[in-house]
Amino acid sequence: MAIGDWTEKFQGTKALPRLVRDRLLNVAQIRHYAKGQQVFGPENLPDSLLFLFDGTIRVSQTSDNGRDIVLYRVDAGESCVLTTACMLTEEAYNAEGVAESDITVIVLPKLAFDRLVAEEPAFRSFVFAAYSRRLIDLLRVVDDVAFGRIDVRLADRLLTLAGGDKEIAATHQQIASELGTAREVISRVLHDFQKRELIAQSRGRITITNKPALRGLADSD
Amino acid sequence: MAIGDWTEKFQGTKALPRLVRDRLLNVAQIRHYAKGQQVFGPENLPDSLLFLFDGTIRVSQTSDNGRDIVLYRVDAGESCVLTTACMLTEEAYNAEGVAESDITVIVLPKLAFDRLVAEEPAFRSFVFAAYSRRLIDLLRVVDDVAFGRIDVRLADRLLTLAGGDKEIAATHQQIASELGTAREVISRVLHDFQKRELIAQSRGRITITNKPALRGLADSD
DNA sequence: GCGCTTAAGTGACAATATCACTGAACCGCC
DNA sequence: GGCGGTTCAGTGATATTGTCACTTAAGCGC
Repeated sequence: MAIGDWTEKFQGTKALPRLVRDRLLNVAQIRHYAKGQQVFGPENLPDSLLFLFDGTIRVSQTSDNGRDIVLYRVDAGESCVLTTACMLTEEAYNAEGVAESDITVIVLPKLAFDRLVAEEPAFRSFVFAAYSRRLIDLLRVVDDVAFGRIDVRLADRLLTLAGGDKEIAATHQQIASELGTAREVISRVLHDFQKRELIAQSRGRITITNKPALRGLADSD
Repeated sequence: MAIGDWTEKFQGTKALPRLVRDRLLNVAQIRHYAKGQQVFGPENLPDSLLFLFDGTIRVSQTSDNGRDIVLYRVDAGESCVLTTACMLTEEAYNAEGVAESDITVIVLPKLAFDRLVAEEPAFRSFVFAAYSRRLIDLLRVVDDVAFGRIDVRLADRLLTLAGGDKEIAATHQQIASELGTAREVISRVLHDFQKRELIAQSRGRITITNKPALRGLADSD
């Protein structure tokens, strides 16, 4: 993908102005990851900062007994501030980022990052906004996990995963890992959804048959 | 409290150098809150940045049905970055900060904040470290709530609340609000702890009688 | 000592998690 | 096509946690 295309990617409300983008390009490298590859993790601490150019990264946390929960996703045009946090604190944590599709990232060495932050107000704002966004994302996760009902959370997640479509290609285990619960729980709730004719199921595939009702359930709490 | 004392407060690994502190003092105001007062919240969005000089702030989140959970505490010498996040994003969230003791805060207007961040590398590092620290704190909360057992979390929290002491002055409801659960749950688990002779209870007061065993339980997961 | 208020205890039940399985669908191979 | 292995999904039993509707007890002011 051509470097000139970056312009489009970082457009929008939280975008970087052209000048800053151009400076970024001068000092940054491009790196590719294949779908499923780990971008960072407890055993794989980054020494640079990542900006996602193309694709999405799924950031999740794994518990001691092997269960997962998705914290948030990094989309094209966003930065992955957890890598920054990782560099600044010595504390251990067990979050990891996995490429959810083939991705292209801009790798910015720490020194270059420091200089850009110091010299470019727009870049600084971008970074602060990214941090803030993730903090808010995590507040939402805490709220969901601590206080949310699993059927509501599942309905919400199904709609998100489906996007504009009606079909979702995912196993029960994968969805359980999204929500930080066990497969059996997801199986039972999906079975219930099926009985209520909100969805249809086949192996590894879920079809939303009554999107308005599902949305009503997702918004009901 | 004299301004000269700030020097001590902001010492330590994450401290601000004297020069930066002095600049901070030139543009900042001092404000006091009494114990129990709300420092910020959904209805009380700050237009400035807060640095805590003295006391502690408890930052918690409230669910739609009234249950609370403590996200983290801001101690003297730290900054409250959630207020920053609040200013930078329009998204609504339901976190609030309450003075846990009488507190003294340094209030830094946004413009002054921007200038300090731009001009003082040490201040910039301080702010980034604060953000990172909170992100890590929230990861821990997510992990606890999603995967932790309530007895383990309670044991851990009792030890934290006790500090070096053996006595805790707190109602079951207050502890439940720390952990994001219901009072009845805390009552039952504490009753169990009592039967196992880890603690003794009276109204509004818990005494740790077997700290090593309690710590063993807290670390057991 | 008498009410009032708040803290804590309790039983019944609902929701979610865990464990140990069974059955069903897909895949590659002969 | 049929067979065997692998992954995915279903299910019952049981444990943990959350919810509801109370009761009981402790402190406090008068």
